[in-house]
Amino acid sequence: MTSPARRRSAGDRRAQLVAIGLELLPTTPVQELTIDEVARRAGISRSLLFHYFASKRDYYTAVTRAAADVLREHLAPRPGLPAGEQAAGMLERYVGWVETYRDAHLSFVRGAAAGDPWVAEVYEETREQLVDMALAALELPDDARRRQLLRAWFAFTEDLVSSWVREPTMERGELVDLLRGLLDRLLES
Amino acid sequence: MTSPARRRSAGDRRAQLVAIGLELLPTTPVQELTIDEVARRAGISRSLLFHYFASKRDYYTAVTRAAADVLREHLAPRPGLPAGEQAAGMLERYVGWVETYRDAHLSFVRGAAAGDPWVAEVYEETREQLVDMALAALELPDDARRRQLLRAWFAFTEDLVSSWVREPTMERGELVDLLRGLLDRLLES
DNA sequence: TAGCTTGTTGACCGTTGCTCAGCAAGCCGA
DNA sequence: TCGGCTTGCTGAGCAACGGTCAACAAGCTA
Repeated sequence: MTSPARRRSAGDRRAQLVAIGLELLPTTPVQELTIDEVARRAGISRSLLFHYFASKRDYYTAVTRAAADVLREHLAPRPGLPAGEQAAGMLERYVGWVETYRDAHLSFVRGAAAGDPWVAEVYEETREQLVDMALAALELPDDARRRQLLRAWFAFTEDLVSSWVREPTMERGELVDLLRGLLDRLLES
Repeated sequence: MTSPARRRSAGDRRAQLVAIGLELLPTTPVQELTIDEVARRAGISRSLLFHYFASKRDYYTAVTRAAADVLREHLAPRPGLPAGEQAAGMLERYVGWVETYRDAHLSFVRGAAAGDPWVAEVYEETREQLVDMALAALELPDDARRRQLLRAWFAFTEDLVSSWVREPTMERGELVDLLRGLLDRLLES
């Protein structure tokens, strides 16, 4: 019935499938993304998807990891800026990110973090990397306690910025200052 | 093949099924809980479960709501204590709760919050109620900004306490003081 | 005992994740 | 041009799961 798909190189096909997943992520909770739908959009048979990804889980983690890569790259310190301003820049970019991709971001954070434990693992992993980046930007030593506080601060920030975008109860600058002040206070001890 | 189940009143049966769900929650992410398994444990056929709950989703939300009820009841202010100490008591009980039911709590928070949007709704709802309780205990007026900050503080607390239980990087008292201090500072403005 | 209510079941269906044998497109050496 | 190799790709088919439906039967009441 359906005409066979155009033949592609393995790398191309894989990339295409991940790209489709990324495209669907903002509108669909990860776990509601069916293999059928993805295959249909790619114009290939389900079987082919399983040729590239061992399981649905495998595919999900690949997509989630790709999403995490985009975020991480966006937040990464900009070389050339003085070290002292790196942290401020990251915070600024994070707020901007959530402002721009609110739904997509929530889909990633909430959708990915739960559901499948494997996918959650990718999320945790990304978070640890963000903690690393932040500690480096702040030029602070890396001990267990600081990491904990920083992770919790991320949770605070994630939550506050998301709800602030939905209902701005303060000036943007005030929000950033509040987050920055909180971070300084938590880490000074 | 299987002998028919003992006949029960509608209320009993419903309660039993929800209880089984609560029992399974700590060890199983909500969405991996299959109807088959629940029915098997209850010693009934799948069909009967669908007689009491319109859909799997419906059953999940019922279980999640039951879990939320238990938490809310545990945190609720103890009548008789002076108003000023209510907030401290709630915080204390929250830390104790996570210490005791760590896995179950994480299953609820992470598992429930994500995955199914309907289940997430129950979680949000519970959170709003906790915010209400906290504002009342603190005897603070209820405005949008304060609610936002309080919700974010909950996210911070949830995250920090969970990771602190896993790896205690400070004294218990220090943890509670830190959380309390942070809350005061956030809400004083 | 007849009859009503309602707790309960098994047979059945569509979807979805996943497997497997095999087709065919493109490339290569002769 | 032909044969053969690699490998992208498909369709049939299976098991598990969510969900439906007609019908059975336990227990109450007249």
